[in-house]
Amino acid sequence: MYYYEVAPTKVVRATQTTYTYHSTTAVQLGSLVTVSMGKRELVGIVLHETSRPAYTTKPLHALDLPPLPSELLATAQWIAEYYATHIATVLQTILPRGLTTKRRRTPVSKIIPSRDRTNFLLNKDQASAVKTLLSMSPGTAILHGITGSGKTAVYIELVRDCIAQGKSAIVLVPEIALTSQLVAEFCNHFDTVHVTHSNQTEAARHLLWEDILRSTKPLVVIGPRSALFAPVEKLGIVIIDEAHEPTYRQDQSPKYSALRVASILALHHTCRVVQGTATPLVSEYYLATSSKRPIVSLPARARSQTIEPTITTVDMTKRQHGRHKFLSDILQSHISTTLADGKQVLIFHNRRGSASTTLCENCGWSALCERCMVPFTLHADAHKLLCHICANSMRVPTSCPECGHTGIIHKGIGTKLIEAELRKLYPHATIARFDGDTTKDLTLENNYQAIYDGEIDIIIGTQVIAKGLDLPHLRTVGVIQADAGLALPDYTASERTFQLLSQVIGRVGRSAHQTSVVVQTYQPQAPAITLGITQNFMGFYHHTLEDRRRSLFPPFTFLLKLTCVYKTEATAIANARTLAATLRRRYPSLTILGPTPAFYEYQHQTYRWQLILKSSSRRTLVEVLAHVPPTHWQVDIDPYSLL
DNA sequence: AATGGATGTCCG
DNA sequence: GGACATCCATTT
Repeated sequence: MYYYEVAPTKVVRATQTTYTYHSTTAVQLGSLVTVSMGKRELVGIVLHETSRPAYTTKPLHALDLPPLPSELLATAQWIAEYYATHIATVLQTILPRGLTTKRRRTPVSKIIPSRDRTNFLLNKDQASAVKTLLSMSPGTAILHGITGSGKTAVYIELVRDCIAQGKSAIVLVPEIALTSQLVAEFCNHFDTVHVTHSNQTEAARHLLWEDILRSTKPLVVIGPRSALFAPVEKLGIVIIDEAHEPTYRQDQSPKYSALRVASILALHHTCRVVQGTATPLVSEYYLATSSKRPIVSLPARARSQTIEPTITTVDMTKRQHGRHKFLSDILQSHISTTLADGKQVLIFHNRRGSASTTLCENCGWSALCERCMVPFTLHADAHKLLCHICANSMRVPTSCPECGHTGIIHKGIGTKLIEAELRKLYPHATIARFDGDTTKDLTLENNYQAIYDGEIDIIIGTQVIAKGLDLPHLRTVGVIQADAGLALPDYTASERTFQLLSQVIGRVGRSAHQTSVVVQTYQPQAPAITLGITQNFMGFYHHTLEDRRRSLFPPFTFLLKLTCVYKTEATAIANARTLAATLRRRYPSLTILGPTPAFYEYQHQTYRWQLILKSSSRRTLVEVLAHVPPTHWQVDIDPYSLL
């Protein structure tokens, strides 16, 4: 008789992770099994062999699948420990759901949009980047390539080498929907490309996972952060495209950073990780520098005859930008010229952080969502005010509910308002807007071809449009309010602003056409803006590093965010204070900030107060977690954002 | 007596 | 985390 420690995929006891089962035949470690737990049947993973315990055991039943790669299993155990999460929660994210259900195999017809770029030659920079990356020892490297420097070509060469050695490659992308170009190029070069994405059905996901697990050939797996957990047998490289994107951090349990996990997975597989980005994360860059990891740059645009865009900064505070409240004369003239030439305009607005309040000119009453205590956002086309936290809505008041005055003004700008104004100014232009509010058939991916072909004259959008789009007809980029995100009370606000600005500027200057960027801002002197406009990453890096050193934020400290959630504000405060006092007594050397109200102080009918802990020892922060009550508290170690 | 909500216990 | 028992209060 054989005895095994099995980790179920459901949390059975908070304090215990494995249970002993027996089998009459030997089972490989990492095998997926079903076991009976009380009255339930659970899926589990065989972790170790063990000796016969004192109590009687139940039998395990192995599923008809190859065992999980040991490197993946080791990574799962590392996540559980590093992020102080139950292993069952980790297994739930790395395994497909419904493992025991039989799936019907529906034939999928792969339609891949073809781009006329089947053959390319690497330029000097690209070739030397490939050479450096191929000669480096296993571990993580940063590929710092400015937008349009041809990082994809470098990725393809690296993957080609990896496949030639009989190993698989995992390519992480921030959002699969926006990377059809990257997927298409990989499909052109490799015949074993598997793509995972979030709107796959549970069955499709399961089948794909099983195909990968059973495959003995080297594969290319492309997908979002969860693609890291593709059960490939031999892993040769992990490529993380646009590695600065916040989507590489999962904000639900298990909270993890795909960048960290990738380096651990690579450590177990003794392979390389390449983080490709134009704007590396300050913390990652610092880490690479201090641990002497390679940083490879692609300093020039890949296509030879490109013209740099002309960039104009418009100071919106000086009242010299013209009569319109958010479309300056300069931007309007650029739009007119571009439209007259039959070319495209892209208008970017970072809505997050740009306070949009509806208020009374007379008494100062403002429209707040009573459930969430945040200002409503104006949706002028639907004559509604919408709360962006709880989706609560109300009609736009024509007069002030408090004093009856009719002077209701709408401060702050939404993309819908921008769209309405542009339609008024340019009635003959085809305008399309893409943001979080757009419905399924209006998403970027479904309209990509029309945008690419230049059928749309003016594209308006939020963050989504700043990312890797390659638009040949684009001539003018307008940024409505570049400083919009700077007001957020977060240590990464400036970094995000810098990244967005660099990226949106990178949409133009990709060809031999004259292009222009108009950046409107109320803070033309802010470093994130001036350095973003000049795409001066090194300048921004050194500036930010000094800021972080002075104010003690990552990479100079570890952070732990503890959020106390209660139905009433008084209990939330009281409990937050109690824990703060306990921790201050127990850990006098820790920096404990707060309690303070969380950024979203009132959300889902609960009050939130938070504590921020700083320590140079991450282990101390993990130890602290043991003192946090299991209920009413949300924990986030290494939070990327303090919001 | 029946229903339902809250709380406690156990799980290999 | 969830299946189930047990306790206790309220309804009919």
